[in-house]
Amino acid sequence: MIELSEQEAKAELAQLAERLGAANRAYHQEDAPEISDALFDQLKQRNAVIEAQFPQLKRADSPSEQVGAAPADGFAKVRHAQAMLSLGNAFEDSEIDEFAERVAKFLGLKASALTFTAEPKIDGLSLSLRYEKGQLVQAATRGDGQTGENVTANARMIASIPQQLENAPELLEVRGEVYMSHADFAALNTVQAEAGAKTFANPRNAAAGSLRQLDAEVTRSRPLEFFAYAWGAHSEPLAETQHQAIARLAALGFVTNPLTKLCAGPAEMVVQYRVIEAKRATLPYDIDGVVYKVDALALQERLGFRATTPRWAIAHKFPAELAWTRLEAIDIQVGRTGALSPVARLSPVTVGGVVVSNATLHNEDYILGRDSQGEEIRGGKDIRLGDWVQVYRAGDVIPKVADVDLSKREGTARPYVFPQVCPECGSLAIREEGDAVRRCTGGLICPAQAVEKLKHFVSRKAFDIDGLGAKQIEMFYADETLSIREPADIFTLAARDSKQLGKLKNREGWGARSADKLFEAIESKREIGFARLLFALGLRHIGEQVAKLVSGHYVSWDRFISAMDAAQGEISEDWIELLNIDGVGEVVARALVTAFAQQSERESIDRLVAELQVQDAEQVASDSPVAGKTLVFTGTLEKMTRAEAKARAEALGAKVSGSVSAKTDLLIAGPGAGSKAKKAADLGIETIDEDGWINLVAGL
DNA sequence: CAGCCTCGAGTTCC
DNA sequence: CTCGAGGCTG
Repeated sequence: MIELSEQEAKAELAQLAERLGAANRAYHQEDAPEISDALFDQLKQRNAVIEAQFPQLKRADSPSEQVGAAPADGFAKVRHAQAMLSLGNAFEDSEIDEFAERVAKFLGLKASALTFTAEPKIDGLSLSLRYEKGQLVQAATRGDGQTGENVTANARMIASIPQQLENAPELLEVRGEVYMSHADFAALNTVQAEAGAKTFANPRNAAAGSLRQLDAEVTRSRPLEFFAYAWGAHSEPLAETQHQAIARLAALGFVTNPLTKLCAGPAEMVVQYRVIEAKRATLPYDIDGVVYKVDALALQERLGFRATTPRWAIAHKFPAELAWTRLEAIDIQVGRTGALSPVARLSPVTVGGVVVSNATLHNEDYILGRDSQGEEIRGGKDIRLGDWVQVYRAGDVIPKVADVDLSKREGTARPYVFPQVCPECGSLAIREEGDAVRRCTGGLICPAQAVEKLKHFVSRKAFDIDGLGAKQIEMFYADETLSIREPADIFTLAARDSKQLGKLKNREGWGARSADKLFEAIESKREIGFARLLFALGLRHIGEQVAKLVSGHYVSWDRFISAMDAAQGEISEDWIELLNIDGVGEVVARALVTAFAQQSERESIDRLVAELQVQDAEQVASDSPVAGKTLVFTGTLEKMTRAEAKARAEALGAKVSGSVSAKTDLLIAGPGAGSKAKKAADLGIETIDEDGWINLVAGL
């Protein structure tokens, strides 16, 4: 092989990334394949050779990273060392008082003892920057909070992101917001328009589009900026308070927001909210609210996190932008559980910088003003075709109909009649007692339900089959000769294809490589975890979490099935194991048992499982001495509140109960403990005091 | 039995 | 992202 200079290698890698990426997209997006399989492999091989020789030149969108990655989805995935969470929201001033109260109560402090920072909430996209020994080594987008996209090469193009830090900790993840100023956004759109390229709807989309460029050179040409406001993993404490930590980030060379202010309590926080709100129109960038954080980092640590949000911070959002428009039509969509959801078709209107023509109307009661008995419905708006309706984008994303202007109604408008039969299959659609949604009773007879269920089956958190997305599912469902009507059909697809004449590879938009790729992707998912399988089935009430809970309890699929078979009919002894799972109640248990007892559903599941190798679920990990244990706190706790002790214990995987029973593993008794301590002693349950507890969990 | 928290399900636009 | 409902706690 001819030796390459670094310069040449870099250029060739860029070229390879582009060619391979284009070829990849061509296969997946139904264009004709651009290059032969042999050439594709050759190019990939060449890429690998150069990367091996110049590892430092490996690109963010390296084709070698894209094995099995979603098509056109050029960035490698990165798991965050510390999750990037979202924030709880507040809209009213009163909710800020409640937030401060909640925090104080959790900590067992007086609200007056707390201070908070207030800072504008920048409307951009969050980014996590990892520095090792002061060098920027990785940049990742938020993604779903657990896993983001590796955009390191792109982040290096942003001037306000330092490539290296002086006097930095060994390890430091800096988090903040990438955004584009109004002026730069306008200028970029002018350039885009002149070049005949697409323009961006708003600065946030422009910033997101500019950062997520496979060719980092494009990012370089885009005027992106970065505000640092938080941190993830770090090898040493940054400071003692939030505001000092922000100052430290500034000292390290990051740009921090000048409107960040320390506040003594809710009253001052709301004042700062008004100050920032008043400045909003003159700020050079978009903001959508104000973020408050408990200032003392030690308290932040004690407060910890709920499922998806920290307890020590909240976002005070500005009121959503509203717009009035005409309701042209109401369409009914049928979901995978048969839910009939009304969708408003609107005369297009701009809301918050985006043109909206569809919006959710929530449910039947929301549209109607009176029920069949003529009784007024609480929360019902009596929305009719042709009405003027008010639209907003909830969380600045999902368009919703908020209100109706009755004064503008034409006299001829009749009340909307919500369909009583499924518009897709004609089956009766009924509302269960106390339920807000009307559901199609057609089950899998209903094509809409069947298709939606299949889409769920192949979705990312379920089987996650590359090249078999929503569009493909619809195509295969309608296909006469090579159809997918139920999950099992996916796994017999390749065998059926090889036996017939009109093979997939000969169809328009498909080639030998794309067909083989699909079959390979399917093949690679025959081995599947118990939890994923259970979730993928799309049974009502059985989401990701419940599937994990149930699979973690039964461990093996076979054992689970035996339990379901044993628990037929009405609730009995045979249900107890299921009902004893923490988080499974009657509704969830019934949903499981009936689904597996229902003959056609069961046969369909059995046909599927026959095609698979179901892996046992992992037993709940126990890397702390209290994981999986049941604890009881009693007596007075002097160094923390009950809520705090409980949250801490649960974060370590323990279950906290209110009363002592044979199931209790450990009692933590403070002064004044009475009957519970006695009962624990009688039962021979281990008992420790508050200091013992603190020692036990210290450093975990 | 009420109130809280979490989970499930549905939704739009790029 | 939000609403509604399920499950658990007090």
